[in-house]
Amino acid sequence: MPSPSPRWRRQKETRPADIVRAALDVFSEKGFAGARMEEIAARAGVSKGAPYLYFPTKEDLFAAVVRDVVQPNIDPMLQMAAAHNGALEPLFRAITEHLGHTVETTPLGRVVKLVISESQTFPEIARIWHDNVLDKALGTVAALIERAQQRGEVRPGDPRNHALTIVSPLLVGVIFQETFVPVGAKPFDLSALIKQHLDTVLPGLLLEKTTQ
Amino acid sequence: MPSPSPRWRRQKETRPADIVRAALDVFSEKGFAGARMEEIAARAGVSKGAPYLYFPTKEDLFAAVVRDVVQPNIDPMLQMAAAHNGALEPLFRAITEHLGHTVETTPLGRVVKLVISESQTFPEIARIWHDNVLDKALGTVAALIERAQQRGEVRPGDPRNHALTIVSPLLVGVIFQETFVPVGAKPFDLSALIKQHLDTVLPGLLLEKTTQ
Amino acid sequence: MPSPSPRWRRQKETRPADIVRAALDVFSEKGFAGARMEEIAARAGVSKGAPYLYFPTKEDLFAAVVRDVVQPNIDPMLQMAAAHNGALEPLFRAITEHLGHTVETTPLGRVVKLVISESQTFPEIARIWHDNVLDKALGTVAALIERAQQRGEVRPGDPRNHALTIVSPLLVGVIFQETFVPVGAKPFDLSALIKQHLDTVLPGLLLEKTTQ
Amino acid sequence: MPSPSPRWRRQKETRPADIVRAALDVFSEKGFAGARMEEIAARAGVSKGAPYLYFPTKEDLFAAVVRDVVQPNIDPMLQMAAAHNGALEPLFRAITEHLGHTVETTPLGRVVKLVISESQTFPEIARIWHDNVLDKALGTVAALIERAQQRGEVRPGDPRNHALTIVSPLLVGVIFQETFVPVGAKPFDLSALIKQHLDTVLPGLLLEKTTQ
DNA sequence: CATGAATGAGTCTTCATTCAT
DNA sequence: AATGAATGAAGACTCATTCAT
Repeated sequence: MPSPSPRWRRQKETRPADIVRAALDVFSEKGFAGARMEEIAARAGVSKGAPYLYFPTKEDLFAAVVRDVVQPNIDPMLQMAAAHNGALEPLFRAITEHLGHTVETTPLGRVVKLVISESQTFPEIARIWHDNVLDKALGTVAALIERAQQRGEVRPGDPRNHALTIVSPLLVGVIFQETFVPVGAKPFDLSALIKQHLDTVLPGLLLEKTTQ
Repeated sequence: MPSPSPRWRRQKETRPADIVRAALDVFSEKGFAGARMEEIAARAGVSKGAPYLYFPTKEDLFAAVVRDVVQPNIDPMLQMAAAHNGALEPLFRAITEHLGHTVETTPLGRVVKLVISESQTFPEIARIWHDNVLDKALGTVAALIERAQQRGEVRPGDPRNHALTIVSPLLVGVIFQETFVPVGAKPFDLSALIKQHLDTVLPGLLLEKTTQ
Repeated sequence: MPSPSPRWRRQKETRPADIVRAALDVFSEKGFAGARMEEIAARAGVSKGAPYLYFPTKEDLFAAVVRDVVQPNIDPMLQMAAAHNGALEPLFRAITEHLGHTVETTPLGRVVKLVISESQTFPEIARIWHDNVLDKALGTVAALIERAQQRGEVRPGDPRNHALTIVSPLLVGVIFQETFVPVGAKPFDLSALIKQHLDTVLPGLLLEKTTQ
Repeated sequence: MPSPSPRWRRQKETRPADIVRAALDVFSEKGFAGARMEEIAARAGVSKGAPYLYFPTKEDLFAAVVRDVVQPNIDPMLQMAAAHNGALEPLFRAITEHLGHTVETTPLGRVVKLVISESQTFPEIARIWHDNVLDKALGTVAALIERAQQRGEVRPGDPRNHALTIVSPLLVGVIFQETFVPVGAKPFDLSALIKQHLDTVLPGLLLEKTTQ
């Protein structure tokens, strides 16, 4: 018999990722408790035991699903924002538009929904998301705002609250999308929502000459 | 096979409410799948079988939990809003403040979280919430905005998007509260958040003499 | 308040019988395990607890159902047969026809079916039926046959076997009726079956001049 | 939550048969409702969950028990009978003797009893038995008799009734065996019963030179 | 006496996880 | 390494029976 073909080797190497992808699908559709490991395995095209070669427990697999979506999608944005120095308006527009785009083209939205849904069952995951995503994001934006306030470019007021003022409609849109659109709700056009929201809100948030 | 030591008082009147209350607690803490009927019964101070005297299945009990919080908390607000005719600003402030207060003094927030969390598992409940709560609420606010737009009192733009601009921070605050505060997040002061948000946003949303 | 009306007193006095009747119906339809005490009570038009005023347990009620049909239907027949002295043929015809008639006009057939069905679960009832009904009946007929054999009126052979030769089609007809007719089987005409069977069998069983 | 001490050998081939065998035993002893899946599993030497690998529900397992005994035991006999062309007497003797032997050496008798016992609970099984076993068997024998009647070899009369005349004692014997012998009844010698019965009955049933 | 709310033991069934092959 | 048969803990739900009213 010949040695394993490259094709087969390739499959072997992508297995964990295949499993994570399948797991995201099933977790999204059924929730953590409703997802059956056997179905995840089947959707990934592997045997029932295979997931356990890479993930000790169902919880670990869930954690991997949640973790794997953060690094590539969230971290770059945070770094971009943290490094920002110029005017706020274009940054806010860039960030929210990028976020909206990411939500529409990656599983980020489904994972956000998953994290919210299963936070009771997995406080650890809620904590990780809070520490690595939300708190960081809120903190970054709040810090930007605070600096701008000191420069007199942003309205006074709690910077964290201001941060929510900016990003909340996007978050609500995402949650609405994932929660109610599947049962027949009329979807929001996220891009249009973001644009209209910022057009409405930024004039009241940014003071005078701030609008570059 | 009979039981050896039953001891109970007849309480047909209050039992169902007791059970629903206990169920809300346990569902909130553990999620639907993680909640054990026996624990719900125990917390309600009744026997394992008692909940089944009033609710045929765990799902029905869950539905009752979700339903029981809507009628008294949501419907009055919607009616108030629908009947409104005068200036928008005081109405928006009244509604959001009332909502914020309701969230802080009733289980509404936990139920919202529950509905979002379990929407995959119970599309029926998601649908009911959408039809009876969200769509109605969004529709009511959007209708108010539309009328005001025709009177030239509100900025042009999609009324549903404007509605999200107004209420999103409150929703996000609630979800944040229920999802991340239990794992250590710094809570938002909902009242302050709402006030600051409206102070920031309303000037850009409302035209003419309404502004400020 | 007046004293209980006669009508109400009458009801009270027939209650146990009402309950037994309802129990027979439900046991017949659902089997012992499938019969719910609450349904029996409901069909008898009494409260859920009422049957327990007359029958300590479900088993006791079942025993009462089975017992109550024997006395009036079986015993007289056995006594008649035991007291018989004349020619066998008319007796056999009389007994089987009477049995057939009883099966068609009383719950006897359903009880027979019930006893057979639940004999595993209630060996005690199987024993009672065996001792008080079957063994007595078989013994009585076998004794008649044996005496007739000694007079040279009946073919040689084991009298118990001869007894089965005579009554089996009736029993099989009853069981068939209760078991398979409800699922669509073509019913037997028990009277015709009995007559044809005896016409066929008796000439071979009874010797020469026996045929009165 | 995992199991701490599993210890098993792979036996996919024989497992289902083992389980069906154990199930037949337990169903026979306790009836359908009284049989516990765990006991069936234990008797088959497998874990509590193993039966569900092969049979989705207790009912399906019951159906398998009933089904598995028909094919090998009943169908060959029916085909033999249907193909028959010669004299009736040897065929009837062969069939009944073969049936008697089958009942004594296979679980057929217990299954017949089971089908009768549980027919209320499982009308579907009663129907299957009726359609595939009883109606076929009765039909086959009745058809044989009818043809013989046209040749003047069998007494006039409804052929189905005649069929009962022939096989009833065997059926009653089987039911008696399964129902009352366990509680102390004196068993019948089925072979002797059949022989004596046919010796008594056939002369009256068959005409012409067949008669003794 | 009669009622029916309440009890709780008992059982089917699911599914994450293990490990012989 | 990979497979999938096997395990067994866990939980929803039923219903005979009790007894406060």
